[in-house]
Amino acid sequence: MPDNKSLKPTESELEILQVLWDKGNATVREVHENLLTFKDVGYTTTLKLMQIMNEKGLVKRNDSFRTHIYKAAVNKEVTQKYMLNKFVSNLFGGSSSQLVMQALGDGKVTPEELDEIQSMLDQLKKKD
Amino acid sequence: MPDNKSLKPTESELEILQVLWDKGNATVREVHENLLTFKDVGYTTTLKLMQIMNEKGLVKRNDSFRTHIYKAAVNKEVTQKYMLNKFVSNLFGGSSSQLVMQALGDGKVTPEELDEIQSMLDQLKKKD
DNA sequence: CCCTTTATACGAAAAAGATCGTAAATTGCA
DNA sequence: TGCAATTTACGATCTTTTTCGTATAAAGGG
Repeated sequence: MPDNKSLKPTESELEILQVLWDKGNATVREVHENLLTFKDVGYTTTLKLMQIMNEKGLVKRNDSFRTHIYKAAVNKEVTQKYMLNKFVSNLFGGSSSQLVMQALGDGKVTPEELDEIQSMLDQLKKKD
Repeated sequence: MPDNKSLKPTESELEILQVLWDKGNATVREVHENLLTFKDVGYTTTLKLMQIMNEKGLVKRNDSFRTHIYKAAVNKEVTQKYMLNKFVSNLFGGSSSQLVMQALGDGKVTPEELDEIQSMLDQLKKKD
């Protein structure tokens, strides 16, 4: 179980984590190229951020080679859950269902996804 | 429609907005008392924050009287939706359904709320 | 072998947020 | 009336986050 104290990524750190969760392993350059697709930022900024994240224990790196290889040190689902809890209490007074209702209302959910959610719902209903 | 630029409350500002959304109108002291129930903070800090929020247009105030009366200037649902979008793209790669699945999985949703969500789901399914 | 390219390290400063102390004004009650 | 309490205004500081410049080292092609 990762240290819970280290588990509060900032917004920029989250952007990097997303890339790492997606790629598994990546160099600073790879991460940086990815960030460039949606934001404007310097290479050394990305580098510094990843170094800090390494100190914090948010990522791990292999520095046996000149070009270091990074990967996420925090679990994606665990982090999402943690941040989600924070978000729900920050914006929805702690009510998950309020959030779900809002999220569903955004019109961006496909029929397939609706089915998936339905399955989840069915399962939850059984439990009572 | 409120200015979209002003629509990015910080965490502390969000705490204050929640109180205002709940109460409708409130003085600095009322908001502050409320904050004190879950965090430790000085009166002038709350005051300052609310003054800043006023400048940003996040709240409106009536200063005809010595004790100013504040109310939210941004709509609750609009703000939630805006922040939710940001959050979903920050943490769930833009997939609302992923977020919904996670949120449902937290085990904090009551049977009544499940029904409510079910209704919403039924409605969405019709639309296809 | 040298020069260009590509890395990392690191310090420092800019930017954004949060916190508080103090002053000044108003109010109301003793 | 005058004092204590309450309020707003405002500047200053502190902390956290983000950003980048510069130095230095390794690689590798010509």
